[in-house]
Amino acid sequence: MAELSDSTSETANSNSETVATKVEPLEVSLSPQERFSEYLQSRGLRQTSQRKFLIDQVFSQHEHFDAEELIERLPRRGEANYVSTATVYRTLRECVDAGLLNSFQLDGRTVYDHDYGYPQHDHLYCTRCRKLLEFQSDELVEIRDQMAALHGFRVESHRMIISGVCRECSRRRRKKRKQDLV
Amino acid sequence: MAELSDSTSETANSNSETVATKVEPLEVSLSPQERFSEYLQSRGLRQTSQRKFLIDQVFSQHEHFDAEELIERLPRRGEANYVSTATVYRTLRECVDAGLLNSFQLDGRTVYDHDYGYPQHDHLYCTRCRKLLEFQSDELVEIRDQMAALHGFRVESHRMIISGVCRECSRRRRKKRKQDLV
DNA sequence: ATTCATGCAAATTCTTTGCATCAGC
DNA sequence: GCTGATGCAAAGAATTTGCATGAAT
Repeated sequence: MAELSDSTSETANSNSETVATKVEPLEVSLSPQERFSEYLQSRGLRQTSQRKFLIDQVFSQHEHFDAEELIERLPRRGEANYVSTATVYRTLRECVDAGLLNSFQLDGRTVYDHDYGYPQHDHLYCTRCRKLLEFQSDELVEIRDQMAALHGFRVESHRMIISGVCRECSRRRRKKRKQDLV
Repeated sequence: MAELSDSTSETANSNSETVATKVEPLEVSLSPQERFSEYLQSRGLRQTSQRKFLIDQVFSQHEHFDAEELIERLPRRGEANYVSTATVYRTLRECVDAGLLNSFQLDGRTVYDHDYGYPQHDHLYCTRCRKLLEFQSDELVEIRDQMAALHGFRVESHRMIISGVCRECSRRRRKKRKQDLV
């Protein structure tokens, strides 16, 4: 349903201070696969072919997805490497526990986001094409901590989503309006 | 399920700059009821006893709630002023359209928040007691606009939720730990 | 009179669970 | 071999929808 996220760099626009414009992979010592192994071992859980396969799939591309989308691109029942829906849901949850994925709710569905190997970031959500874009802001985190402190809150995490219309959709719309006038 | 929100003022804590500590009602010329009437009229929709009753209920206290909680405190089937689940859901949606309520997803449920008559604000969510606290930050809005501009986004709205542990729950926990040591 | 709104129950959607069987360790 | 993991189907939870009836304009 939702489209791939576009983490292409967007250089200076109207506003160009010292703000990060990209969310680039971090240097990490362990692969997601290895990291997951450690997690499993630490809890006495098992290394199964399904889990390995799913981690591979999930980290094969840096994009946001929901359970449905993941299942769609997985082998069907009867095919090699088939994994049942139940196991997909169970494994996604484990990925979140393991710190590999982050999850949040959007339009009623649960969206997953690579956590391991990527810096903390937030999202711009286009309500027209449903694309999710990432952004980073240290200032945002400062404000978060300030607000939390003010209310005696110990921060565990935060989630910010800016909804609106992306550049492409605005262009498309403008173009369409022009055409309509002709 | 979720508790009432506590919009009690929290004055200067560790961090006291010029930050708002309260989310107070705004002056509005129309009551929610009147505002909803206008919305209905403008769309040729009807003024029904169920709708009136629901608006009264929804605005009788400033708190966050979900459909289930609302339905729970409404008259049961057979009693006076009974409103069916379907109508509750339909009306909540209309309230959002009408700009009376805001809705967002939290822990899989849809939470509603008074929009009309209250200033824009964001939330602190206690993962222990599930309480929602409000905060306001103009700086946050500035950063939002800056980030949006940077990506060529036209902002429609945003949603920020800071999750963590509230003061009361921290206290409770600390107390419990002390007791455990005795 | 029209047409929209309501109540009801059934349908949806997304996700979780119970349980028999299977497979890591 | 023990115990956790999987697949399956069935159950759940939250919300929506189809439709006949009732009510607002």
